[in-house]
Amino acid sequence: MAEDVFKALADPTRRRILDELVERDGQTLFEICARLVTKHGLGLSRQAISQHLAVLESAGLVVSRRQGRYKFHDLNTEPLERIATRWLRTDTSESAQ
Amino acid sequence: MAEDVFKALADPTRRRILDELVERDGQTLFEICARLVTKHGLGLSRQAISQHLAVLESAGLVVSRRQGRYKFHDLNTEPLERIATRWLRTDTSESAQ
DNA sequence: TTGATAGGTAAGTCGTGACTTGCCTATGGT
DNA sequence: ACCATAGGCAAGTCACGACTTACCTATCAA
Repeated sequence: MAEDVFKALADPTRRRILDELVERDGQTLFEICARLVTKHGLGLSRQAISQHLAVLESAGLVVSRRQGRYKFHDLNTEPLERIATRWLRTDTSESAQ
Repeated sequence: MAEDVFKALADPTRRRILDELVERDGQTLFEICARLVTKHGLGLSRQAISQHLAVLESAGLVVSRRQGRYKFHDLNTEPLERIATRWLRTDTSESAQ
């Protein structure tokens, strides 16, 4: 659902996760955890990140593929390309005022 | 602050308000209240809308100008033009900002 | 000045979302 | 087989955000 994208983007930790996936696609849960700790100083539990990934996935911003005991997460920017243009009046005027 | 834009967009009522301002700029608080009731069936108190407008304004999505006892609200799409392109890899695709 | 209109301030309720702790399942290496 | 790794499930805590009720301020018209 497109409306879930806004809710998914509302949390700063989830935005960091998207930042991580932009930088390197196909990371596992543990990789994302490690990167958030080392690069952003975020001391979150594995389950917290897992729940964030579930939110991102249900919003369509992340797609996951399972391989053995690994689950790789890939970014899907498709929903993003629609949300911000919702209020941009590209036909009539140039976003002025 | 740019990070507040995401939080401002997280609430569906605030998105409706932005929809209203896209359709007709420069509405007062009471006009927005009336429109949300009649067009969207949203039965919210005036204060609720007022608080939503305050959030939108602090996020830079709405600017207000006072004229006598009226306060007109205008949409400002400038913050929107940046947020969604954050995760769009502009090097591979064009995705104009 | 009085009263109606437009808006602001403040406190309080209530649900939801973020996070944790604890335990369980599954895959792979040795 | 074992055990460590990768991940899932569920309940519980806690804070914040959305909304309400109640009251106060300001502007304009008669």
